[in-house]
Amino acid sequence: MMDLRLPPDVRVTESMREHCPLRDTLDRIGDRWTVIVVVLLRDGPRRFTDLRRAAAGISQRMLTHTLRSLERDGLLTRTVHPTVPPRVDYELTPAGRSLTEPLTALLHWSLRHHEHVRASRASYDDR
Amino acid sequence: MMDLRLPPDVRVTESMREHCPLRDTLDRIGDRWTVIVVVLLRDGPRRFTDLRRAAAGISQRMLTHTLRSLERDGLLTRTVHPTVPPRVDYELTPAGRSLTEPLTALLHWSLRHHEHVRASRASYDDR
DNA sequence: CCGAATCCTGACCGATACTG
DNA sequence: CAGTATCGGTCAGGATTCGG
Repeated sequence: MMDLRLPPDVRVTESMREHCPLRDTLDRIGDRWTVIVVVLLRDGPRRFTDLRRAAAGISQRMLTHTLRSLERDGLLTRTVHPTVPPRVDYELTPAGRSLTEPLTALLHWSLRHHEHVRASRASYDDR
Repeated sequence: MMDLRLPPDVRVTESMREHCPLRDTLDRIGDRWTVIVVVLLRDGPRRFTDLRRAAAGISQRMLTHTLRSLERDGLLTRTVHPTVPPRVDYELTPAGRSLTEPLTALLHWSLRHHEHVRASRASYDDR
């Protein structure tokens, strides 16, 4: 596991030594769409096409992939309604909802600092 | 910009409409090592080789790249000490330090939920 | 000790076409 | 409406080597 200088009250288990939890989590949410989808679901369940519209730029394939792997990890549930036409709802589990807290914090950081980063990047590139 | 259902007190500027800040931030920190490096620097400046040891598994090339792009974005400073052998310190700027708050929240989430995710993934894969 | 330059591979992901 | 299947390009990032 990474040397993260954890506070003393964190119990480091055996499995953490082999797979750094932070590394795992970053591999988990570090793809192009996972964070977006989780944030879009933070206010309640949404349908496939609704998510597709809200996550501007995502392809059908990537939305399916993203939702599947979130379901696999127990972060959301998939509910199929046997109607015509079909209707599928996606909703965060409690674990998934708990993830929205750090991600929302990250969203707020990005809103507050995105101008500073843009400016700093531009001035760096001038040289 | 992504339809993120922002709280009404957030002012959405023109530049945000063109470049979604969350998308930008995720592109920024979504690579394999940025978050790790920022977290490793949260308690103060560290040297190159020190970081290389702490970030288990990183290559020299990627550490250099990661540090450069963080410097470019104004999130850390690079200080070269003209000694023999050379010595270079990296330290977060105030903006960089402010980023450690959401990232530390993410670290804590990963420590708390990594077992749940592992278990859920395993049971999903059994079917 | 710190870093630049090259080469190279796998996977991420978009485009497109097709189903119940 | 909500997927699945297939193909292929691009690119992050690892390995290695060389320089100050």
